[in-house]
Amino acid sequence: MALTRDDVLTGALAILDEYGLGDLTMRRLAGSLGVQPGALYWHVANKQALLGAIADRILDGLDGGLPVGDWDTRITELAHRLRAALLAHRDGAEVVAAAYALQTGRGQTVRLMTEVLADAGLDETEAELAALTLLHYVFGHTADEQSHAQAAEHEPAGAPGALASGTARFGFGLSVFVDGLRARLV
Amino acid sequence: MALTRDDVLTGALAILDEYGLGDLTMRRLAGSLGVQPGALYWHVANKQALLGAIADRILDGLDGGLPVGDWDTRITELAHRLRAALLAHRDGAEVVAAAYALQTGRGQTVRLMTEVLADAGLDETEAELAALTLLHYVFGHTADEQSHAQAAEHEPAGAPGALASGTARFGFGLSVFVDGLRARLV
DNA sequence: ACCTGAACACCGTTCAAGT
DNA sequence: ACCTGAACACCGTTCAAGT
Repeated sequence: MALTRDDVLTGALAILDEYGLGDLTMRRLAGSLGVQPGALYWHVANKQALLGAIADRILDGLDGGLPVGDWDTRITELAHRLRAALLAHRDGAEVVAAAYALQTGRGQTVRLMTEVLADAGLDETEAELAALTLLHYVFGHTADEQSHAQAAEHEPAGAPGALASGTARFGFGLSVFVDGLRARLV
Repeated sequence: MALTRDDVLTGALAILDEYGLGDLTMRRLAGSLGVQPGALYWHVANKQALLGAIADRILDGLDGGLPVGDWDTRITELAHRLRAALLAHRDGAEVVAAAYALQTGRGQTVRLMTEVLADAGLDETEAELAALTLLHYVFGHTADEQSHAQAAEHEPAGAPGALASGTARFGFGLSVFVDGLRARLV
């Protein structure tokens, strides 16, 4: 039963989740799959391509069933979903941010955000810039959360002080951004 | 004439500027200084510490002579200065962002931004969160500029279309952020 | 105090050769 | 088609020993 490209990606995600990006090496991955390092290069061009494919997996299904409503609730929902997707895997923000930086295309996430913001009334250029700005915020905030990570895995339901929880802290910055955009639209 | 810690940092910055972060290895640095790799560890604890010291150099003198005036002009000036400092060295944003992620303290940049925003009327927690948000934006935007980098080193004086130049694009996102904060203050 | 020599335990990637 | 074996050209870090 030969190895599948899918097996390789799944194995890589498993190592990422359990040991983190620093321990995700081609040799270690090969070992966990019971195969020689060189074998991986039959399924994947190189490590960079592997990380790109992992990033795609992490972001998969991000845009399913977006609520129809005001632009601000839609963009807020998108941002929260992106953060959740990144938080779902150890070092997820770092992996996806690194993969994104290399491709100017940037996948559909930016396109979707741009679309929502253009609908809101921004012109094409501003909408795309605003989408990138938001993306940077989500990546930066989430990477921060994950680097200070470990504990506080699942936030307790009755959170303590005002902006203690990660979600609340994230929401604050997000609302500043949305407020700023609103000011530009009136 | 023995090597100095200062020589090591200067040599490291030279390699960074000329070849980029990917080529800044301890062995290469040692070679450029005419010394064995092990010698570096007399002057610097490890590579992480070296990168931290480089980050400090890049950010050095960031807060000198901040204009006295409204909070929004001050925070805008600070953000522009931070971006300029990062742009002054190849891969500067990536280096400083990586170094920042590891130290919760975060140096004085955040502290200064927090101070300005607290003066503006935000409470302590919100001011610090807002400062971090702004920091993420600056890092994200600048890292993006530098990864798509190379060409467009010095923007021509008479820039073309609306948001073509890096500075203008940066300014747009920055003003969204500042507008959002203003909305929170009235 | 400062550095060399030499090692240890790794990397990513390539590629003939096997099945 | 898919993988092994073995190599190539690297890494960061440690540490006795030299000066």
